[in-house]
Amino acid sequence: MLRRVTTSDVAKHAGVSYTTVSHVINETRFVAEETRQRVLQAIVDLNYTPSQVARSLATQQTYSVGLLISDVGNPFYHRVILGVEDVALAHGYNVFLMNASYDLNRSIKYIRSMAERRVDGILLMSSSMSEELLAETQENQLPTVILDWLECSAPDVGAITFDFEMGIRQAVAHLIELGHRRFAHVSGDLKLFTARIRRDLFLKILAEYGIDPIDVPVIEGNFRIDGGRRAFRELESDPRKPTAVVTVNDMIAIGIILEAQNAGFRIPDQLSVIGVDDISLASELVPSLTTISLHGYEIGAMAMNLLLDLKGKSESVDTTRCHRVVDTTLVIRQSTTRPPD
Amino acid sequence: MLRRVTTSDVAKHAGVSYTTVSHVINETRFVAEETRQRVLQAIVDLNYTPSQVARSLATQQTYSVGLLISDVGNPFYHRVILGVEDVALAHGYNVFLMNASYDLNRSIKYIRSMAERRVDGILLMSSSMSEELLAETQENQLPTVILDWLECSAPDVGAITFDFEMGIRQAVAHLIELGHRRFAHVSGDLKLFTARIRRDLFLKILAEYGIDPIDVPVIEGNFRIDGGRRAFRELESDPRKPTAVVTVNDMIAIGIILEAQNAGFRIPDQLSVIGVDDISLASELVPSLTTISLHGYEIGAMAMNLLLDLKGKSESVDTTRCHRVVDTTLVIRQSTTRPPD
DNA sequence: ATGAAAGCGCTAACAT
DNA sequence: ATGTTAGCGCTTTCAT
Repeated sequence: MLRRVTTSDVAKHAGVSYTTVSHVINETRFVAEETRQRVLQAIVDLNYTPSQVARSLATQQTYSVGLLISDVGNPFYHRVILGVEDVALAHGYNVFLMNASYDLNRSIKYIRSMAERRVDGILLMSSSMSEELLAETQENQLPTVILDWLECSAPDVGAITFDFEMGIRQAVAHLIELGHRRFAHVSGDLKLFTARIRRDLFLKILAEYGIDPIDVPVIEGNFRIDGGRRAFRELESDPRKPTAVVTVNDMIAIGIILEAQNAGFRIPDQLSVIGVDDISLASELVPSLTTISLHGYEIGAMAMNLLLDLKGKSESVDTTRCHRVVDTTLVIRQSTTRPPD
Repeated sequence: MLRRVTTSDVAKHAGVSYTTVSHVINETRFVAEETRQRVLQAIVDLNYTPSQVARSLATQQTYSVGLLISDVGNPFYHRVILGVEDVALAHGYNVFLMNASYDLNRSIKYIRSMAERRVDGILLMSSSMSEELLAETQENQLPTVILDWLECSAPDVGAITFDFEMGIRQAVAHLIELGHRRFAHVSGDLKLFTARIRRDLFLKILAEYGIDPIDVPVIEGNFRIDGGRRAFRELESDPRKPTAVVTVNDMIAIGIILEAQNAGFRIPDQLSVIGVDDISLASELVPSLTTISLHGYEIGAMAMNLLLDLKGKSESVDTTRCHRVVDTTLVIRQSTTRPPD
């Protein structure tokens, strides 16, 4: 492998010291215009590419972060990733991808390698194992931002959570306004904290409209299409005959929609389904589908920004700023949803 | 920010020189067992984490690669990413994610930053702009592996392509065996090289079975569900009345299936649809769906391995090994597909 | 307005 | 069996 061009080569070619080359590149002190041009020309002539590795060693900053995702296949994360990357790129950062694959050992291995790489921070987008992973990032003194888990518990730890109340409230208001009175909820795995939160919020808000939780079927879904199908069949035979169902996952929503269509329902005119997130697939199936959007892109961007902020003010232990809440909002694509007569 | 523990700290703590520490860590020369233990203990005591940055600078190897993907959202790439990551992890590599977003400038910016980071190689999974990108990686002397594009054209460039003939041949044989005689093809954008290749292969193989291309409707799809829907409607009104349709994209397949079901067809009993890749979604809609699998995981793994190989034997210009072909194979989930009577 | 020199945390000859 | 020393390619303080 041929030797890479270095600062000294450029310096020699331009007839200056390599200090000057460094200053030209980083614009870190005044250099006479004429000298500057000579250096710039030398850089072009030699096709010089500065070494971020050497720079990192000297400055103790790598301008890289680690992004741990439980599953790249989860469509919600696409936006998140994009948001992270855009902000990272804009600030000269690059991101290491770490596919946790829901595997704790793998994740820990990953975090350790990030520590060795001296990344400037870690983004944990994997709520399921956050506790152990956070312990690991703390152990390794890595600034961390956690998605959808707890509030910041320690210095150098940021957190992003969702304001589900907002989206669900809008969804309920929307459905009530359309005339719906009989609701149902298809939840996620109720062993999960987040699933219970959403269910409780939904029931609480319905109660504000005078709807008794006892009249609201709650079905636990399995986050796949067939989970949604099964949920619909349960709802169909439910004596409470809901006309509007609020779900919590795109696959579930798709399953409900497909099974309902099979059963001869017109969606959304005869059954209103509200899914979570901007599930493009479900809305291709039913273009008028209304959803609660989690704003994945904004979340990613916000997380990366928070990480940058944490770094910036790491001396001033500004614990007040480390928790940020993201809106969830109703996306009404076409407001023709009415309860059946 | 508090100073990180270094080799010297460990050396001092263990009462040895830092050379010895280095050798203990890398197992790169013999160290007396007793000394070794002392060093190991010191590492634990001080919670020492070796700096990959310093190591990279000294060894001129970063053990990191860049993965440029046109679109993380494309489900085909999930497997590819996973394959890449697994092999990378197994060899102590980490991977930088680069979301091209189909943007050439962004991609080039990314490649340059990879060059500055001195990554050991680049994986280009973005056939649409490969030409320009390859020029850029060459310019920066980065070992490169390209997915689904051309054969290796230069030293330090590897290529992975698909053997579509294999999968399509199996698909046709399968359908013929079931008794189908009237076929159709829904292609990708025929401006794309790869789309034309697949169409031609399909028609060629049908011809081998005595089926004239003129009897085979070929419809250009738009890679989305509504493209598939439209394709089905065209096929429905086609006088050639195909009983089996081979598609080239998962979304198209889903669209065809949905629209066909709408029109009262039972899939696959009344219309056989063959999609490309292991489209889990389409097969959730129709569990018995038969597909041509592209083996995304294997491709990712193979690409990463090829990159590793390129590095290894970069002196011996072993141009014969730089192009690898991946099988495409038929995945028959349930062989009940018969042409309608 | 520019240069000299030390240092970032390692690796790897070269010694002993 | 272990220590000494010279880099790797930059940044940055201190001189001039």
